[in-house]
Amino acid sequence: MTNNKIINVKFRIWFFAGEEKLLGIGRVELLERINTTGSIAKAAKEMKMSYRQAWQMVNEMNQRSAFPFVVKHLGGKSGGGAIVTEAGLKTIKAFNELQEKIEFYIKQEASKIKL
Amino acid sequence: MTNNKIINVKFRIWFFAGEEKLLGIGRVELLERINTTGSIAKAAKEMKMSYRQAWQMVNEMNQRSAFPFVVKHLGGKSGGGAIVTEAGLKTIKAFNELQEKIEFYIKQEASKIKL
DNA sequence: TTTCGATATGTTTTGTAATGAATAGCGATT
DNA sequence: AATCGCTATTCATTACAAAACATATCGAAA
Repeated sequence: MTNNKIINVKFRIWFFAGEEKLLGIGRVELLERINTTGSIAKAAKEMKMSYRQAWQMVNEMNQRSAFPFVVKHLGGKSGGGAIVTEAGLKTIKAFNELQEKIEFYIKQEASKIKL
Repeated sequence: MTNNKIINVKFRIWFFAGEEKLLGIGRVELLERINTTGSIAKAAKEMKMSYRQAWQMVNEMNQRSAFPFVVKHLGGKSGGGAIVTEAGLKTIKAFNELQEKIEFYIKQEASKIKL
């Protein structure tokens, strides 16, 4: 009565500021795209989400974090844009590094499982 | 410009059978309660979910796993019930053990993060 | 001072997931 | 063969989240 089917383990992590959810993989990707495109609107379009939703995510992160992750710069011929702050960049870097470590760790441990 | 706010890391894991989600913490708890109460109906009531939903979860797990996690036993004065199989017990044990290990690992790694 | 695209925000619509109610079938025990 | 409550399943309803739409505001650059 031994189950020989391979069990695949998946996981997700989230960063919390106290008890408030700060970000997960989705918001990290959003920040990364804001960083490369220079605007919330373009990042949202790339991810096929509404600007409204993207903006709400950014706003929530900014309010919950001790330092904002994204700041706007309005005006100019291009109409303006948004840039990811140093605090934002550090956070997504820490998130990605931790996630990679955990992925590696889980792969090790999961391979030991015998059902 | 250093963020001294403490970042709290939370996580969840899931077991997959191939690409199909098998179970997460919620279904593990459901299985544990089925195991102690001897019925899906009682387990559902304890968790304040509808019998319908609980049954659907059990059914999905049974179909996706190589071996069913729960088997029914109808009839008797008590009307019948359900029991968790050996395969089910082994799976929830493996899940809980892996989860504990990861929790410990993340605590270690998260404490190193400086933002 | 006009223009531009981006930010910022409210309102409405839609889609889908969760819930609730209702009921048929089961079968060991008595 | 009557009983019990638990499994199994359908259908209607509700609730909530996501999407769609609409629009006001901003301000550097031309």
